[in-house]
Parts: sequence; C-alpha cells; structure tokens
Amino acid sequence: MRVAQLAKAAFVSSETVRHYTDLGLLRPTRNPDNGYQEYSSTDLQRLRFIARARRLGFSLKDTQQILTSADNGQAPCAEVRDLLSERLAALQAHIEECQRLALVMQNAFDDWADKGECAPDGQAICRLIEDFEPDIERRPATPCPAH
Amino acid sequence: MRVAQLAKAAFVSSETVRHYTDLGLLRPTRNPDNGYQEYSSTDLQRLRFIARARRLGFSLKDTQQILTSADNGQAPCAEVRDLLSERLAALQAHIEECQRLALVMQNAFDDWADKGECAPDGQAICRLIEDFEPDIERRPATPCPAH
DNA sequence: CTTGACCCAAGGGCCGCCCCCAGGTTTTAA
DNA sequence: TTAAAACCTGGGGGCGGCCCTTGGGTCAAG
Repeated sequence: MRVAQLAKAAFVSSETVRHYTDLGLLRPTRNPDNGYQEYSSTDLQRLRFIARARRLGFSLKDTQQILTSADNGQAPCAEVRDLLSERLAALQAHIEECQRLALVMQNAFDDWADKGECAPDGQAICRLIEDFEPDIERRPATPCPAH
Repeated sequence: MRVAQLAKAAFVSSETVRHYTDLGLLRPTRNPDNGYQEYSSTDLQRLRFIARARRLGFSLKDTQQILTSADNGQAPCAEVRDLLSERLAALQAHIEECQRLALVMQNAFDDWADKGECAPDGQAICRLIEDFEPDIERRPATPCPAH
C-alpha cells in the first residue's frame, strides 16, 4: 500500500502517516523504481493500533514505548495499564485546573456586567482587567485555551 | 529597570519578559553604553496587565489586540467583554471534550481490570488496546494531555 | 581582581500534526 | 496518445508560550 491508501484505511490523513513514519512508528520499505514508500498489512495494524491508543488518551511517545515493548516480545499490558492510570490522573488534574479557570472567568464576567466603559484617561489600559485580582493564588496562566 | 528587575516585580521569568519584548508587547529603550534593555514603569504596568489577562484566560494575541486598542486611544472594554465570553465558551467546550475522554479512559480501565496479560502470540500488539472500540464516534484524539 | 549575578542575540526544543514548495510519477479520461 | 488530475518525494515553516542553551559581554561586591 502507498501512503494515501494506508491513511484512508485507518481514517487518518496522509500527513499523519508520513509523520508517524518519520518518527519510526511505521516502517515501510522503499520501491526502488520510484522511491515511494510501501506499507505492509503489519503497518496497517500498527497504524490502527496507534489511532486507538491516541483515542484512549495516550501520547505518541507512550504509544511508541508500547510498540517498542511489543516489538521486543514483551507483553505490554501491565505497562499499558500503568500508563493509562497516569494519563487519566493527569487529565483529571488538567480538567480541574480548567474548571478553576472557568470559574475565575465567569466571576469576572459577572462582575463586569455592572461596570461601564473605561474612560480613556491616558492612565489605565482597561480597568476591567486592571482591577481584577480575585484571589492571590498565582496560577501559571492559561492551561490550554481550547485548540 | 532591567530585565530581571522587571520580571521580579511582575512575578514572571526573565525569559518571559524577553519573549513579550520580542513580540512587541513591551517597548523598552536601549542603553547605548551597553546595549541593555531599559524598561519604564509603563512597561511594568503593561507587564502586570498582561499577566492578569493571561490569568483571566486570554491568549497573548488577545492581549496584544487589547493593548493595541488602548494604545490607539480606544476604550477596549467592550472588546474585552466579548473576547472573554468567547474564550469562556471555548474553554467550556474544551472541558467537555476532556471529560468525554476521561470517561472513555475510565471505562477502558475498568474493563481491563478483569482481563489478563496478552500472551505474546506474535500477532497482537496488545489486546487491551486492540480490542478497544467503545463507540465508533471518531474523536480527533487527545485534546490536551495536561502539560 | 575575581567571582557570580546579570545582560545580549540567535537558535532549537516541546507536541502533533498541517500546509506549502518544487519537482517527479502514476492514473484516468478525452 | 496525450494531457490533466491525482498522487508521491524531501525539506521547511507554522501553531503557543514559553524554556533552555550557546557564546559571548557587563557589572557589583568582597
């Protein structure tokens, strides 16, 4: 199979296939006539595996590690379980951080409902923001402004 | 003030100050003797403004836009309110997506509690993952694996 | 006069791709 | 048969918001 066929069979883009190939997650051979990449059914299995792993919340690096274990004849199941619980915990922490931020935003929005416009007094930039300091806990800023 | 002093006064790193300066958010002058950047108290005000805006969930680009409006003598309040409600909506969508993913992960984890190890049968990579296909809705993968 | 704390510019790295270029190949349709 | 459309290649840049490194120059305290 060539790039586009493999991509279609796994519901990903050709660029994604090329990206995974660059990372060494897929190992096509070369057609010596034209230099094209030739993917086997094993590559398709791996690609589908990667796509599932991604949908399960694993990073590409996680997936690479799992594949490497499997390539070495290790059963990666224990690793997979551990990794998943780590990723899940991290995701839950992330969600909580996002929720805290959402609260801060909502509170600011509500507070601002009353206040009028800044007069451009040459001093302040925008009092809405400059007067904002709800709690002094210093968060490291936007966790992830929703791609 | 020089970089480190400004940074300290606004509780950010020197690299962040330099980064904002590169982006044009801060406009120091040059000390001709040694080439050092010299920041004014206006820069400190701007930097604190930026830090607050970031804590409120605005992106650097948003903040840049707000600062530009203010520089042009516009009162940016209306803009700020609109922007905040957009960002809040996006953040809530992001949270919901993360929550869906967390559910998927939790379900997988629970399902796997029973299943044993993959025998390394030379065929499967890891049945835990390969047998995973809870619902066929194709999510675009990890939303944001918690930096 | 030497430490060590600071400053500079320029560049790469993170993550997971997407998009563009310029040119070669293969497939399809007129 | 040929021309256009659709594919392929490698290499590069871009996104966001910094952090870190390299290889220097500068400056305050002891």
